[in-house]
Amino acid sequence: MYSSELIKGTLKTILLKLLNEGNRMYGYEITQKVKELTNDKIQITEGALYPTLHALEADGLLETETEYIGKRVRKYYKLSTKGKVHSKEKVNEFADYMNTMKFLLGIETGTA
Amino acid sequence: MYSSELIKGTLKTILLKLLNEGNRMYGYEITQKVKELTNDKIQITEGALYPTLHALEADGLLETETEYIGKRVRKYYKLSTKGKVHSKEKVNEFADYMNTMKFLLGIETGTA
DNA sequence: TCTGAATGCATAAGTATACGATGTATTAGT
DNA sequence: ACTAATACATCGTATACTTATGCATTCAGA
Repeated sequence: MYSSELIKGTLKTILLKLLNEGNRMYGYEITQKVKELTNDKIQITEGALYPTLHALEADGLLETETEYIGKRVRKYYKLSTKGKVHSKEKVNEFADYMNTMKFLLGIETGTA
Repeated sequence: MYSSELIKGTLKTILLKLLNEGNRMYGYEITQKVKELTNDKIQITEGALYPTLHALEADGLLETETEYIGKRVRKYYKLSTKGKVHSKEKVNEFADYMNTMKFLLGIETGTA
């Protein structure tokens, strides 16, 4: 687990990226996927996740589809057209930022 | 310039790293150095810098030396022994975090 | 059968961190 | 004489995340 400040500001980027490749996903699924992909190093809490998803939806970047699995609600999120564009921009910005920080901190990143 | 959320959480790491290699530095010098090293992409505002420097000092990670250039005050900051250890930890954590994010976002970083 | 864990949504209060504005003062350039 | 740069600092605001809490369903184990 990373110190919590580090993750700040990257949540939106992570969400937009996941939805960009994996098509539609629901909230709980996202938390599990990130946990799995990062070997528990990044754990998205629900208190951070849902408000952020709602904000992205309010910005017109995400669209939702609600389904019922038995009696349990499941709310799928997927990127809107606008969201797809924004997703790429965010990921590119982060890539740029990483290169800047790498230089600034004199870090050699793994080639993998 | 990056969207402001991105920088959040990295300021302490940047400060600790700069002081670790460049020995003692004063506040204004730090802002200029970061601006220069990042081609204006990261600009540390004074409203963020000084409270953070004070916080690091209060945590015993930094030590200060005040000097006068003419009548103008200049307050130098340098790492304490504790700060040197912490600096390495922070930079290593960030390097780890970058590799995680690189994988998560499917980013290829520049080799430079 | 019942209890706890996992699934699945959501909000609210509290905290941390940075931004923007503002303030004071000295020095260098025009 | 005025403006920009140097150099410190604080305060109010916004943002974003954490922790805590709440509700409801489903599943596995004792």
